[in-house]
Amino acid sequence: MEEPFQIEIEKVRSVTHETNSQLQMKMLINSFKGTFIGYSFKNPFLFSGIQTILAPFHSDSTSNHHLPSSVFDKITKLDDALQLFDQMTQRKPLPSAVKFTQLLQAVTKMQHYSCAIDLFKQMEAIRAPANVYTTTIVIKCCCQMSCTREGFAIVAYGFRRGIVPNVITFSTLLNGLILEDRILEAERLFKKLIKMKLCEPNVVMYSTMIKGLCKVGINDTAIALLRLMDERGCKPNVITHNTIIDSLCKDEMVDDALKLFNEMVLHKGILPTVVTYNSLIRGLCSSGRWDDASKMLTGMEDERISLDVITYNILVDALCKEGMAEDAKAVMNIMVETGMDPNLVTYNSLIDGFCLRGDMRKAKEIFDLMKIRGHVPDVVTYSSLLNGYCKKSEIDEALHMFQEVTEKGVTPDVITYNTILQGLFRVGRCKDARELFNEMQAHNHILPTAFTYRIVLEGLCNNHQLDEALSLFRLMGENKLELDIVVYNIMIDGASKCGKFDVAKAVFSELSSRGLHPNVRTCNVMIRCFFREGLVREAKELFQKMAGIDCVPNQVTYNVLLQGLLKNGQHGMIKMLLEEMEGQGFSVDASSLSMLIDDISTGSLDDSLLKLSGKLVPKEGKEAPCMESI
DNA sequence: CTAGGGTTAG
Repeated sequence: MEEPFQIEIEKVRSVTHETNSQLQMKMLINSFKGTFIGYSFKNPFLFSGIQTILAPFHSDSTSNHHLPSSVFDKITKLDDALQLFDQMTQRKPLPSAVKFTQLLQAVTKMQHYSCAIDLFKQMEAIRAPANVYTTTIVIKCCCQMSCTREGFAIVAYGFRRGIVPNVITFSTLLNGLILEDRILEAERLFKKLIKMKLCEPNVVMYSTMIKGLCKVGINDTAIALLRLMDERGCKPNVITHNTIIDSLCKDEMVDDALKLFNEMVLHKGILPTVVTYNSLIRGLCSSGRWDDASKMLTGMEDERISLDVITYNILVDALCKEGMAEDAKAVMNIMVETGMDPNLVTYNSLIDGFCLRGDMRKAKEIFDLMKIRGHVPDVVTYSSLLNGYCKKSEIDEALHMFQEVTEKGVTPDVITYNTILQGLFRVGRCKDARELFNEMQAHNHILPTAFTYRIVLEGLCNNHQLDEALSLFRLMGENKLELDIVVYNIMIDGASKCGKFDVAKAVFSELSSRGLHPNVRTCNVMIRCFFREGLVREAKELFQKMAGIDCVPNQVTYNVLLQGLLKNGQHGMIKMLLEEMEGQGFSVDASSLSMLIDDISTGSLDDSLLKLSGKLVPKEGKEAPCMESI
């Protein structure tokens, strides 16, 4: 893929810095005709009913005397804000644009975006004063609601009142496009603003554009823009660096992140913040570099930067993911001792950590603790617990939790349903699962995802309800639902498990007519099918064909082959196979190993294979994927 | 006097 943006950066380098405000205004208007087609003056979505308002807005300061800034700071409830707004609109003369702006800002801070937009509309209706600060807040509200389009409409509308957008307004819009993943349009806007000198980008605007580039994973271009802004005399600050450092960490390029970190601190003398450290610590932990993460914590101490809730949550989560939920709990206790309140995220991570370990008693303990400490569990909390109970087949506990979800007024989402469906099928309660599957759609209006269908199909097959599975499978096809290779793999495997080899073969041969290509899993499944039927020759043939059809055999393939050969009494080939696995660096999974040992102890296999088998047992901690994960 | 950008979870 070519990178047009990089080439454009070169062009941008040659643009001069001066701006001419009169020219700027003209070009701005021209630019709106060209750039923002669809945000036209005639048809702005939000303001379709509003007539031209060009009356000058005189603000009389006497009207502001009863509205000191502190009044707006004190607003904590939406109702208070609305009440104050009503009072303000009834004053004669009306309070200044500043006062209205302060009110809108208070409403926005409470995240009542649509309400702020509504208040602005009311302001327009009574011709209340507004300026670029006011419109910028309202534009931000539009952007936060993923309606950047309407944000542009407000810019266009503002023109009619002589409100000229500035670099802050444009940064807000740029951020809106990025929030909506419209990176190409964001790039276009950014370049246009520079080329047409509509505004001189400042550090916030550059940082916003850099965030956008990072978001789509083009970190090199983001770094190029970092260098460019520096060249153009706009000094990147700690936020600019944090944005890139965080992105590099998330893309598993922690060393590059550390390089940039050093450059920032040592070269540019920019002090890191707790956010910088949080990104790096998270990156280091998730790549298993605990020592380096610990060094970062020491670094924080040296810099006298104290850990915040997010730092602790990162540590708690990382420990949980490593299976060290007990240590994670210790970290939470340290939080409490140092006077920091663990939040919902802390408890959720910890509960999930214990659930992953299958320690439901501890998970429940934390669950109770969070409730005692006044935290309200959310859908994430319940999903972890449900998942934990389901994995242990403690379905009654799971159902009890599920009941609590609805009782507590928490809306179960599709993941919640997927989890409980999987649990019900696991214990063979197909009827309940089917009822729930219907209920989620009819009652809660939650559409099943591809994942849901996979769970249901697999569940039905595992419970020997192949006909039910097949009819759902056909129904999916008729309804143009995505029938991907994964679904086919499930059906082939399921049919074979139900003893219907002919059905499995038929579904397999359907693949090509659907334009689907078998993948490694398909081959693994088919090899297993052949072995189940005692078709050793066919199994071996498919194995040999795999690499040629772009399906390179993996560890699972070898384990399937191993078990298939053992079950079919083909002991002669085992030694060679094990040696090949050793050469490829593959491990034997638990069930393969136990079969090997059984056959060695009964004398079907030679003693010498015991040593070789032992070498193929995975090291402590990481288990080889077992057969179920085909 | 009033507006914009960066970090955590199934």
